[in-house]
Amino acid sequence: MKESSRARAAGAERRALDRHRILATVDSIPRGRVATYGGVAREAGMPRRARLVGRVLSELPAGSGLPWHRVVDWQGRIARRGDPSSEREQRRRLAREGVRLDARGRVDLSRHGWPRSW
DNA sequence: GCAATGACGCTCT
DNA sequence: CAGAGCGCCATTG
Repeated sequence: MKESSRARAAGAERRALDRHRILATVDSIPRGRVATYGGVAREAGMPRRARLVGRVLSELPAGSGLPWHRVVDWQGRIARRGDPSSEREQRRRLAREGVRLDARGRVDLSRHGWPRSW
């Protein structure tokens, strides 16, 4: 019998749940703060899945209302992606809430980082 | 099934 | 302190 179809469906459901938890975590990042991809993954209960967070955000539809711009890489830099205009948009949104990038294009995580490490 | 790829993380030079 | 290198995870061809 087709156990593969059931397994496939279960897998899809699990992925949808993971995606939901990631988005919920991103939505909980306070205004004026930024989280790392790995940090979001960890907060969502799935450590070492930073790349999954990046994938989910890359597939995020426009106008989702989620603060996707508050997610940067572990060094506080805006992650490189296919569309540079998206990177500029992120920088713009962060600036609007008081988060500036230094000369090297990095956010001061010790000041704006979330969640609090100390 | 293996290799390539990507909004990543971390260490070593 | 910037780069290169390697690890990690999931998807795609």
